Amino acid sequence: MPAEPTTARRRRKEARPQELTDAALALFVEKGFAATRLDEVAARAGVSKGTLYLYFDSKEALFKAVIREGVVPAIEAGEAMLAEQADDPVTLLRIFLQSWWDRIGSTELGGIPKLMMSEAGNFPEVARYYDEVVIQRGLALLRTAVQRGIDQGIFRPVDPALIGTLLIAPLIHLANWRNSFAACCGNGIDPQAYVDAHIDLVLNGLRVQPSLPGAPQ
Amino acid sequence: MPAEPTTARRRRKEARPQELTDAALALFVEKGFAATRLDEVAARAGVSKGTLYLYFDSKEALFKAVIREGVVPAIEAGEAMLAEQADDPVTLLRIFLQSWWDRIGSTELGGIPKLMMSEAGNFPEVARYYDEVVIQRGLALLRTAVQRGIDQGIFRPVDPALIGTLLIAPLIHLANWRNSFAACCGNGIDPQAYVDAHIDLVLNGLRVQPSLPGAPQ
DNA sequence: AATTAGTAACTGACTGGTTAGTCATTAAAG
DNA sequence: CTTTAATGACTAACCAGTCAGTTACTAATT
Repeated sequence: MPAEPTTARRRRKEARPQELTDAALALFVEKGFAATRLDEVAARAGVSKGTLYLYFDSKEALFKAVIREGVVPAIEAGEAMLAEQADDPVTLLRIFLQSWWDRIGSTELGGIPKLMMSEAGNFPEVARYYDEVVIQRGLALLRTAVQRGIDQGIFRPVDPALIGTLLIAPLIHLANWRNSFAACCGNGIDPQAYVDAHIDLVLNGLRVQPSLPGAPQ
Repeated sequence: MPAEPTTARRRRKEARPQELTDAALALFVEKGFAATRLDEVAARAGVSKGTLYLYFDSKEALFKAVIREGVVPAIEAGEAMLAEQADDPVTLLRIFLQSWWDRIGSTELGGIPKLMMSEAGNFPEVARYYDEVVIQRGLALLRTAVQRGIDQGIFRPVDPALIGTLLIAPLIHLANWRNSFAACCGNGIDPQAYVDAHIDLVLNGLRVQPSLPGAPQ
């Protein structure tokens, strides 16, 4: 009974997984994992739900693949940043933060922090993987750059364990905003101006200068 | 047939809504809105699902109540901060950021930013309400404090439209971390040290000083 | 103090709609 | 003709929302 002659079918075994994870990423970020229907994911990828199950064992397996696929480019982008490294810690930090925004935050990948944060409680093993492979690694890069500046006497001796998170948090926040409130509450913030202002603020904050009266320590 | 004599029931009409929204907030933050079962919410509040429906018309109505109930204390906390205001913009910013962490970020309410961000796409009207009542209002407070410092010549002339978000983002990020990755990837970050380091960094960044060589503008 | 009547809070089995996951069938390609 | 990608109707489970029935409490009556 099933499967009357309907629409033309293409056969593209190689391209399917990417198409499906791309569609799934967009929908998971927009609506959340639990609220996303697999029929929707399949439709957005231009196939039927049955086809989805040819490539992924379960909805959970699809989620894991989405994170894994999204994380590989993030790592590669990180490597690329190091390749362009300058000796000057100021320039290095500038490049790192700006590149993170250009290559991750402002792209489709910018939805991954929101998705991973939302679902960390439901998929702790995936969260651990993401933490090890992306977060800790990215923080280490930032820490190294700042430490170099401290050693050169350019930066104040801030705590290396904290500074990485402080530097990336406003950029992640902007990416999260674009993938949540932006759709309904468009504040007219210009992303590039925001990134510039952030870099400007933290580089000034890191610079050696007379201590602020009333500041702790 | 139904309702054999089972456990003792208490009658507490006044306390129920709070108990239910408290339970719902905790579960919505932990698992997400769609993945939370109303039976769980009721059980956590110590009642049955039927009782939940005596106080809330639907799951969506419960969500809206959770946000509304969580937002009122946030506003009151904001008012309280203004009451303690100092003339000194530096002290004012210190108090504002530290108080936000103490009264919101580090409490149960600290889960609301994560929850609201995760569900903004599914509940745009609630997101708009939250944006107007909490976000824009809080940003205005920060903007005012910074503007005062600029007018007094203590702070550099940063863009007031951007600085509020830049100041609060790292604190929201910490709250989000505590409500997501912290459960599975406990990094040993001390929240108070983080807040101190953030305040220290941004106040230094805001201070008037010779411009950084190579900085834009 | 004990009995009864009335009422408001509460319960949990039930149902109707939804959706993750399956599989017999079909179309494309060699 | 065989193989493999793809389909979509199907089902088994799950869960939001309902409601007939039960319990706790109050107050009036004796």
